[in-house]
Amino acid sequence: MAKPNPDPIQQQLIAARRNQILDAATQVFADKGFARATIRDVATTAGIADGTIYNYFENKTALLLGLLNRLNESDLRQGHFAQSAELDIADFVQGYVQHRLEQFGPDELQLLQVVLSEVLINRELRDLYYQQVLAPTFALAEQYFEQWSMEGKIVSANPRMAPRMFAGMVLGVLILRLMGDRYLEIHWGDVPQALAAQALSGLMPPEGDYDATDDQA
Amino acid sequence: MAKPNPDPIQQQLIAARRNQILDAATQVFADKGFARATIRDVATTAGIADGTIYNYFENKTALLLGLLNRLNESDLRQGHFAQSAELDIADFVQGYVQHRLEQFGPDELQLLQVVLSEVLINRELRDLYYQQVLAPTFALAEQYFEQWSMEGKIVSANPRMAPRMFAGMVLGVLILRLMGDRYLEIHWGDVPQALAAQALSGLMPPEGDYDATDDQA
Amino acid sequence: MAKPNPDPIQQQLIAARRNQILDAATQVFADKGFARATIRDVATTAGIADGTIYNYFENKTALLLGLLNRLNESDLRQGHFAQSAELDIADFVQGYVQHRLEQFGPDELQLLQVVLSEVLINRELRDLYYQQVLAPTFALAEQYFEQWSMEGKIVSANPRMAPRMFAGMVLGVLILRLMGDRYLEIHWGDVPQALAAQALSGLMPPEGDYDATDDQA
Amino acid sequence: MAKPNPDPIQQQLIAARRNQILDAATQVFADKGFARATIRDVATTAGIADGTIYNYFENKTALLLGLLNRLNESDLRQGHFAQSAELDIADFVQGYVQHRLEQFGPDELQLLQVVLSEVLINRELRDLYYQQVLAPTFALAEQYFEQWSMEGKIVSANPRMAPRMFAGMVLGVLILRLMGDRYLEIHWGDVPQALAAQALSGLMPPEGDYDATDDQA
DNA sequence: CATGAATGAGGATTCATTCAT
DNA sequence: TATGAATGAATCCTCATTCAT
Repeated sequence: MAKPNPDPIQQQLIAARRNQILDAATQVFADKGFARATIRDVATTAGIADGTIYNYFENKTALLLGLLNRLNESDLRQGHFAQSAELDIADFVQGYVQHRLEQFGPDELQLLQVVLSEVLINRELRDLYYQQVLAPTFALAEQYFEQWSMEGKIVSANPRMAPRMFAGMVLGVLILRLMGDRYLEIHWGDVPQALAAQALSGLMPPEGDYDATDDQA
Repeated sequence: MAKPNPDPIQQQLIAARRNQILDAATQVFADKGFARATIRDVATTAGIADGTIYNYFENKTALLLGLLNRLNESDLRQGHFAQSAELDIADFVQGYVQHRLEQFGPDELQLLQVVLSEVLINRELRDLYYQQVLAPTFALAEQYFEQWSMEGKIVSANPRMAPRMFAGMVLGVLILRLMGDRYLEIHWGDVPQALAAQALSGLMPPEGDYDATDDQA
Repeated sequence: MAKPNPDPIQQQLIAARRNQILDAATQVFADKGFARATIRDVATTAGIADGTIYNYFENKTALLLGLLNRLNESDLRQGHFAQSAELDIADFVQGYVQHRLEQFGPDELQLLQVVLSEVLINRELRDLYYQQVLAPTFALAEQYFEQWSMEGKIVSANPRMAPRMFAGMVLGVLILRLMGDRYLEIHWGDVPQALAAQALSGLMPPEGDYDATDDQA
Repeated sequence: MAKPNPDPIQQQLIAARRNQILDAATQVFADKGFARATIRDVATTAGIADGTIYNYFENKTALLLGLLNRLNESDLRQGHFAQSAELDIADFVQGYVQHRLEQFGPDELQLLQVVLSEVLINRELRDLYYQQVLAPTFALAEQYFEQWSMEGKIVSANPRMAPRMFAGMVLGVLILRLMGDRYLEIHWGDVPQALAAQALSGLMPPEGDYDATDDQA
């Protein structure tokens, strides 16, 4: 109530402990799901006592929000959209997808797994996730698509639908992988390029002087 | 467990009661998630007593399996892939996507929501779902893609990757809708065509004589 | 939510079970105090399972409120004040005190013990108790004292202070007994008369030169 | 436990800290009750760290005993009984009651509240309190009443019952005030005299055969 | 001495499941 | 078959207490 604890070392210790706990929570929740996982599971995995968790998180739900925030930050950390709207679109999309998927290492996949599972059945969390992650992403993407569309760089008819299909594609493939598809797991390295190609094929105008525009129009 | 009860009327009554319970379970699980939902919730929603559920389902988990089967049947019911591999591919894809998405009315969306949420964090269920639903679908699709590819009808380099990206796209857009995206909700009617177009653009060979195979390699 | 359960037999069973639980709660709470007593203590004492208590009481606090109500009813059950304001005052006071104290058998003493202990440190319960028990009692008593005072039947100067000192006397002696005073415990039978005499002596006008020592003997 | 620390300044510091803690404990316990109050509550109120309390008190129960002792000392501090048994009884009683009640400022009321609440449900504490406070008081009082009675100064037949009724009266009125009676709170200044008068009326012999009935009637 | 993070035993409460009616 | 009261295992969370700093 009084001391905002400006001690930077304390701050770091606290942050470290919180991360330690969230790491454990990610593992445990991904394995058993949020509801079936017990605080004891998390504590044991983190190598601490049950009660200690409550020195760092209000309650079990706060752990989930902590994971949501992690996913959030992980998403924001690669806000490459803003970076380069002037690049060649093909390069941009390719780079973006590549980046986006590379971001999902094993840890982030687990994060997504946990959060997604809960988001699907928890309205509160869903709203939070949508407002914090999806809505801003779509809003930004719509701007770019609109601009590109106006500049004639892409032919996609609908600048609001396109980002959703694009995002859906990425999300869907991630989920198929999470659902245990062996092929995707093994060939995960090929996925970015394939995704980018698929996305681009729907966006790009036919290249060059051949007259095949009618296959889209 | 003892009497096989061959009475057809009894059978129907039992099936009806089971459906009544599964309907309630779908609603309740979709609202609160499987773990947070209680048997009492389901019973109350179904308008019966708690104990009655146990006359029709072994335990709570059996309800979930019941829902998985429903989703299964719902999937199989439209096994249109087999039907018409000789159609024009564009028509076929369009028809397939259309069918596939139309199948997901509000009830099926809830089913998907529940099952997906659990599948993400329940290895057992995940394996079941994968083996019962995804694997057969992919296996079949791979055959067709291979055939089409060999016949030169499509240019997609990889007949194993393509169905996964295709399925991912459909699944991803469904999930975005489940996550509360207003645009998709409102323009749900436009989604099938957009999806089909996007999918086709990546599959169809350029209709001109330019060599576009390299955008996949 | 739907059935108000008008079944009278059910009602009786429910009431009986509630009483069984409240009986146990009285004992346990009186022995260890509300906070130190566990639900398991109560359940064990009542000879039922822990969870069963929650079929009859919302939570632990509701048990306390149940006891408060019991004390309430026990108080109201002997609303003899109203009955006979026209009696000879001496008879009336004597009768009242007698009645009041006789009402406190072992069970009621325990009730008082528990409720009083909590009332002293629980504002909410205190307000409830004051409004439900004390305030009405005082309000009624004040009327009588006022009337008697106007009729010249008593000399007590203050019709608002008098009932409080009267009630305080009764309450105080009860508490001294609860605190383990052996003398009061052994001579509890003499208390009503002594109390009545003490009370009357402060109320009654001196009756001239009669020898009043014997009303103590 | 090892060094008796004869340093008088240290002693004072320790005493001061103990008092600081007991002050906090009084407030907190009065507000939430002993069991519901946490060591952290007390520490925070005292403006110190949790652990520090354990440098001055063995455990939480020791805090309660500390408060009991305080009440004890507060009681003993005004051992006026001994002082003046030869005064006029009326003066003495009046003085005693006055003193007794004036002793209960807000702090002492809180003390009483806490201790009383616990004493009612804690046999150990109850015995302690009875033996340390009530029993000696009664023993002393009984002597005086006996003496007065033998000297004919009072008519109360029973020198053992009388002090208990007397003490009960005082205690009871204090408790009614603690229970939130507004009238007593506001007119607390009038209470001593009223109490004394009530007490005296039961003790004093009729003032001879004077005929003063008409001044009331 | 003072601090407050860590501990883990303990307790209120929930809920899947059983079974007598 | 339907019911719903009873059960008690399981779990979240609190908090007195310890102890390294």
